[in-house]
Amino acid sequence: MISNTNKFEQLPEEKQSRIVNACISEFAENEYETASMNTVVNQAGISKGSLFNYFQSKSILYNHIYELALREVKTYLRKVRDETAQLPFNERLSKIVDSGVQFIGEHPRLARIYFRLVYSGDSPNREKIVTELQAMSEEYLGNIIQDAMDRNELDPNLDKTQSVFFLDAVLNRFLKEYHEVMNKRSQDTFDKEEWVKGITKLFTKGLS
Amino acid sequence: MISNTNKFEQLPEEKQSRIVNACISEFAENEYETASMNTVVNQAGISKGSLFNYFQSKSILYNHIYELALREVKTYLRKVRDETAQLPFNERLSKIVDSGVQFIGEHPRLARIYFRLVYSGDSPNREKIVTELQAMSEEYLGNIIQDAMDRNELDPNLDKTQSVFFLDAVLNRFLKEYHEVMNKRSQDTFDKEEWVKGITKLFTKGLS
DNA sequence: TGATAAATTGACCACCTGGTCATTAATACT
DNA sequence: AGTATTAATGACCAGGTGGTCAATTTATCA
Repeated sequence: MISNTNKFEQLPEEKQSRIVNACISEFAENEYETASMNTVVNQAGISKGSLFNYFQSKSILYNHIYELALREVKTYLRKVRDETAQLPFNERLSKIVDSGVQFIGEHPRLARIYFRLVYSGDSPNREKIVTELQAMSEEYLGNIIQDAMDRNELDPNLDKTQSVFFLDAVLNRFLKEYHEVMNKRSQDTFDKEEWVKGITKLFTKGLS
Repeated sequence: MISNTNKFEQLPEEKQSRIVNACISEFAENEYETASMNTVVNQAGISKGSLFNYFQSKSILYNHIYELALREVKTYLRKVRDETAQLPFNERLSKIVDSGVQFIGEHPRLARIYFRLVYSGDSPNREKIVTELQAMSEEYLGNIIQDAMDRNELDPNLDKTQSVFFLDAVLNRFLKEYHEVMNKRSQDTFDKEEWVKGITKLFTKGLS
């Protein structure tokens, strides 16, 4: 007897990815409450009974998808952090923004789910998830700022919590804007390099 | 014969405010799609037929409430801008943050609707509205930055669009966080003054 | 007061939701 | 091949949605 939580994992890969794909699309295009399980099953080409056999409820399914997205993001973040460990603060920041931009380009639907989640939304466990993401950001950007403080690139008396918060605010907002511009208008009205320069300048000067 | 759009305005003030109140609560507590007209009519103590007589559809009703909230915000912003016209940039910024905090304290439900709207949400006309809000912010913060540039308090070669964007990002995010903390936890874990100081420092140094 | 007009009501509609479960199809085992 | 077990199906359920409209109440005016 296969445990409930593992039923889905036992499925053939092709079927799994068909389902995951349909879920990602649906949760990217709709708020949690308005995302439709019917749409998911139709898109995935399976029956409703099956979906509820794999995942006992909508919220459990959402959680699965979210965990999946989060794992993807974390991998990305870790990679860029490690790859840039030796760079000075401004170059490092620039690379981080770049990698965010790249991630959005490669996974626009995951990005959408992420933005939906952190900025409003009534997803289940939202509070827990947001707290988790904040801790992650605190740790991630905190390390980078700490590194720069240690090298005297930033004011060693900085309030780290605040600095992380400001940096997080601008980075997130910028990426969100980029994501929306990308989805709608032609990209060429958007000089990415100029913005990256602006962001790094604001923080290298503002936190020095 | 009273025109459709004016039917509501002809109602006795007391009834109007009962209805508006119920709408504000419902749209503050729920995303547009999940906000319920049934809840509104029950809360307002009127019949469903009446509500749909005053407002032909849910989206028209939402628009009415949104316009109302926006008017309130604009009044507030204008007041603080004019009252602080003579102050140096850092003091002015500090007052603006203060006034945002005050607004949230006085109109928490309107603040909630605002945050729901700008950060995600599937409200009707969302794009139009967000563009409108952005233009408003661009004009508002743009003026304040321009004033400071004219007085040589900030770098006169600043990219104004970018600066406004960064300032807007941090201010909005800060106020959103404040709003959430205020609604949930005890306020005393939150040293507002320290944050206001941090924000003004970041921008006075970062944009100088 | 009685007739006319306007405002208010709530039962009702078609549609959609997340979720269930008896029935059917596929698979594994002897 | 025949049986037992497991997987997949989709009609069905109760409950909620935005919106409608014939019927009723209330206000207006002669």
